[in-house]
Parts: sequence; structure tokens; C-alpha cells
Amino acid sequence: MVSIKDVAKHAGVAISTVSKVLNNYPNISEATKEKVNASIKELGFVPNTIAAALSSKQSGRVALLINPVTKTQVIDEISMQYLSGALFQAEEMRLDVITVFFSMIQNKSLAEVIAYFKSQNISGIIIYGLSKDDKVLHELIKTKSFKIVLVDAPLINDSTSTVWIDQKKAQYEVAKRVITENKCKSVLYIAGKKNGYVTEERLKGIRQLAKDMELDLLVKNGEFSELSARKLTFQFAAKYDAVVCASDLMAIGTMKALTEMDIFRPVCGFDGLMLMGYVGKQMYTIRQNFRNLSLEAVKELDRLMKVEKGRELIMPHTIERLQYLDIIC
Amino acid sequence: MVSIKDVAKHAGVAISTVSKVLNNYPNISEATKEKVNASIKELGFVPNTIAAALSSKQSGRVALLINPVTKTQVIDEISMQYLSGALFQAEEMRLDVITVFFSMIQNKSLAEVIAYFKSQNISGIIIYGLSKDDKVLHELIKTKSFKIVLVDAPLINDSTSTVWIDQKKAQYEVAKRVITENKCKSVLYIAGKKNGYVTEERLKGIRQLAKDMELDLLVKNGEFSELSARKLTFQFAAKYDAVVCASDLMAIGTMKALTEMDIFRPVCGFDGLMLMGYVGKQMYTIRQNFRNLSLEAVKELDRLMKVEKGRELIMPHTIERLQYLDIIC
DNA sequence: CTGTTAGCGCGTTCAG
DNA sequence: CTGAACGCGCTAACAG
Repeated sequence: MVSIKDVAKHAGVAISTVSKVLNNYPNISEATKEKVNASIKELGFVPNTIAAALSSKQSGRVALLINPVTKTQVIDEISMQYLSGALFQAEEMRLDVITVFFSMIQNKSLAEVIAYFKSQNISGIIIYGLSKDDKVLHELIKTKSFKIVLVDAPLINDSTSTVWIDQKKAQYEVAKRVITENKCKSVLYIAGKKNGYVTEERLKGIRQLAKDMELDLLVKNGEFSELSARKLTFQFAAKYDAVVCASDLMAIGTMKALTEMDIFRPVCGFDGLMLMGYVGKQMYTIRQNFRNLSLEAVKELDRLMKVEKGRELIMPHTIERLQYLDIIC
Repeated sequence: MVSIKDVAKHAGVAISTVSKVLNNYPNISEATKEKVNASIKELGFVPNTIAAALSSKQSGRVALLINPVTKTQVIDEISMQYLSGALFQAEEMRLDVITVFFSMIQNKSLAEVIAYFKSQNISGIIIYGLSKDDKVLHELIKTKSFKIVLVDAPLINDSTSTVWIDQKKAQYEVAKRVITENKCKSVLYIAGKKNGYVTEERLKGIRQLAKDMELDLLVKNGEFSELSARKLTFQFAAKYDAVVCASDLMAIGTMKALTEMDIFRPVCGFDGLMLMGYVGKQMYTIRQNFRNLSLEAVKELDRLMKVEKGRELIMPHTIERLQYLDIIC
């Protein structure tokens, strides 16, 4: 293993000098900088991130906290997009990453969770899809022990930022388009999980729209479950002009139910999953770029680890009307 | 941050003594062991895995090398199952894990890849879905620089093990069931990616069956693509009694095509994805427990890191005939 | 059975 | 602008 010492010897300088060019310190002459860089390249030296983390204390080690709902396969797609984006961007920014599932910390106390991350020299965490029920994580955020970026949860403090799309606006816009294009007067809205941050924002959107357009609105709780959406559709859809769901998965349940009921209603989902391609129906949806969301989350975390003050970042979304069959074939 | 030094002071022993009880060394009296453990608990001490890795050199640090095919969403499910299993088992065995995508190393040279893992103090790697085209990884395996477990690729040497199901037997069995239950005389077989390890094993299975049952067999290359399977089905399915595909995804393409052609043929897939639930058709398939496969891979890697000699592990599979709609609703 | 002493590879003062 | 020296938290011989 070629270490910083070898590079120093090869370049005829001190170890600390190599370290300094490695970390872009000032006060290094161009001459020695080039000399050192040449040696680094020649020896194929790669800094040992483990040692760097140990030594510096302010390591660029980051944890991704992912919440894959294993029951419904849909979430896999979103989680993988998150992962893919984060790993890519982290490599780009030379951050070290560990992947953690919610399940791995769910029966740990706050102290244990903190100890766990500390033992890994973690200094920043990205939490995907935090729910209000995750008590320990909420405490963790409050302690400000780590720099944290939340994806899809609006909590902000000195060391916590939020990255998400404008849920309210997105829901408003897509529903408006469905209503307008189909000249609807009434809407059945199947909401997401109770106490969910996104659920509430989206609800605000549809409520605002109902008010603005004087719609007859019925809100039911679908818990982000296909089965629930299916049942609610059987029960209430016939009396309404359109069905707007807070997720694509529920939209599938609705569409299947409508087919069985043998009636037509415009259906609207939320997320823009590729999975929808396998269902082969037509619908409206909101496409979120999950990978990009995650990319930005990493960038934001990097910023947060250097600076103070968390903030909220709103990412773009698009409204789409899709004949999903096209995507696949 | 409470370190091993604090524990030593608190327990009134030397640092090395604490280290020894931490790592279950022999030659420590029960008395001091308890004393130390008490201090550990009292101080809430958690060993710094980073420092341990630096110092020991034979760290329990492991890399998961995942190959998520981003074009088709199906693969997400498999990848997440792999990840989930590996992370769970790794925590169970107190191994440190980093997650790496193929894309992150695909334009690196052998030396760079080795340097990358070394720089992370990685000593073991699990590679999921290695293809024959991954030249650098093949070289990496040959160098024996790391302990490696391959999931779904049959390469074995002193420091490389393989974990997978009996692909040939699985393909043989499921196809046999399709043939028998439907009294078929001829079969269209849509194979996977050319040069893929599993592709070839599965091919052997269907060829053996064709021989044993004197079937009229046509083999076509579907490249694991739904679209390819679709095209091949349009082209050849009419003349055959059944269509056997080397993956569930291709089975979807086949089923859709058959529907459009308005003919019925029994269809057979491979993998047992939950995704199939959204397609809502009936078919045969082989269910692999990907999570469990990954679990075993971690166990095997742990064994490999202590012992010499790689080996091959065959995991169980099941043959199923599914009315997939049931799963969801 | 326990304590002492070196490092692991790197970051970081602080003299020079 | 450069280098010697110390320490991060821990493991691993070697003494005792």
C-alpha cells in the first residue's frame, strides 16, 4: 500500500507538504505542488480515507438513511433512484458514504443512534422520507449533533436543511389540469398516509383548488396503499367526475377498480414511476426527479457541513399526461 | 466522544486490556472482563470502527458492488432485495459496509479499482450479477487482492466464492412443469443476455429438457429485454405450444404480445418478482429469494475472510404457478 | 493474565 | 513557504 509517506519521499518533501497539496492548502509554491502531484500520479497514490477521517475529525463521511417499504415493491424504484443519485454525487464531491436502512436503527434509542453514527465518524446524514412517527429521528434532528438534510420533510434548523418539490403547488396544478381537460365538477381525492408531511402539503393543494374552482371535493385516506385506493374507488368513485390520488401506486388501485366497475373516470397519480409502464393505462401524474432530488441533497449537505444555517430547497417537477404503454414498447 | 482510553481509566486497567475484551481475546480473567464491560456500559462507549479498521488492517470492511440496470425498473426490486439482505446480515455480523454501483468503477483501470478499495480499507467484496463483459472485475478476481463472493456468477478460487441457485435445474424443472401441465410438444425459449453466466446455465436446463422430452425447441436471444421478448413472441410464438422466458420481465413482454395477438400460450418467467403483481396475468415462474441469497453471501464472505479456499454455495428455489393478481388485492 | 510500547495513515500546529 | 513532531482511537506484539 502506497502511503503519503512514500509520496513524500519520492517527491523529496515532507509528509505534511503532501498533505497540504492534497487538501488544497494555501502557502504552497506552484513548483512543489506540481512536483508532489507528479509523484502522486506516478505512484498511483490514493489517500486513505479511513485514516483521513480518523485524523481530521471533520471527516467527509456521510450516511444515507433510507426507508424502503418492503411490502410494496414500488418504493424500490424511488429508493434506488435516491441511492443512485446520492452515491454518484458523493463520489463527485469526494465524500464517503454508508447506506443505512431505517430498519437498522428502528429499535435503537436516541443515544444508541448517535453512538452508532459517531462510531462511524459520520458527520452528515441524509434522511429520505421521514415520517412524523419516527420519534427518535426527530429528537436526533433537535440535538443538532449532525448536519442533516431531509428529503421530503420540512424541518429546518441551524444544522438541518430540507430538499423537496413544492408538493402543494404540484398537487394543485395536476389536479387543475385533470379538472379542466375533463370539465369535472366533483373530485374524489385519495390522500396519503395520515401524519405524513407530503400528505398534508398535497392535501392543502387539492383543498385550495376545490375552493378556487368551486368543486365538490371528497377526501378519503388511502394510506398510500393500492388496496385502500381500490376499495375507496369502489365505494365512492361512481358519484364523482374524477379520481385524484396522492400516489401512482394508489392510482393503479383506482384504475383497476374502475376497470372492474366498468366505468370511466380520469385518474391522476403522483410521482411518475416507471413502474406505471407495466400497468399499461392512461393517466395524469406528476413526475419528480428523485435522482436529482438526491443529488441536490448531497450538495446541500456538503454546503451545510461547511457553513451554518439550514434552509429549504424547492426542486422542480413536471405535470404529465401519459399513455404509459408507449414508454415500454 | 468517549474513547477506549476513558474506559480504561474508568475501569482502572490498561488500554490494551479493554481492547482485548472488546475483541474477545483469550487470556482475560472473568473479573476484569466484567469490570471493563461495566465501564463500557456505564460510559456508553461504542468502539470507533474507523480507528479499528485503520489499526488492524484486517478490518471487517466490506463493499457491496451492485449493478442496477437503470433502464428497466424491474432490476430495482432485485437490487433492493440484495441490499436489504446484505445490510441486515452485515450488521448482524458487525461488518462495516459501503455500497458501490458498477457505474462508479466502470471506467477505472484495475489498478485504480484496487487503489479505490484499498483506500477504503476494504478487505471483502460482494459482487452481484457479474457479467462476462466486466473485464476489470475479472482481473480483480484473478489477482486475489480481496476476498470476494460472487452472487450469480460461477467463479471460484482461493479467495473467491460463489452463491447462487441451481440455474440449470430450476429452468429444467419449471419448464417441465409447463410442458407437462399443458401437454406441449414444442417450446419457444427466449434466452437472456448473451455471454451471461446465468443465461448459459438456464440454456443448458432447457436444452436438457428438450432432449429428455423430445421437444421441438426454438431458442432465441431476448437479451433480458421486454421489448425483445415482445418482438420474438410476435414472430415465433404462434408456431409453438408454450413460451418459456429466462426472466419475468421478458415474460411480461411475451404476455402482452400474446394478448395483442389474441392467442393463448402458457408463459413461464424466471425470478418471481413482486412487480408481476401489477401486470395481473397468470404464469409460471421460479421464485428466487434474493434477500436470502445476499444474506448467505455475507456469511460466506465472513467465512472467507477468516479461512482460505472459496467454494460454491447452491441456494434453494421454488417453482410456482401464479395468479399474480391475488398478491396485491 | 495484564501493562508498555509501537505504529496504522493522515491532519495540524508551530517553529524555522 | 516547508518540515518536525504530536495525536486521532485502536490493535498487536512484547515484556513482565
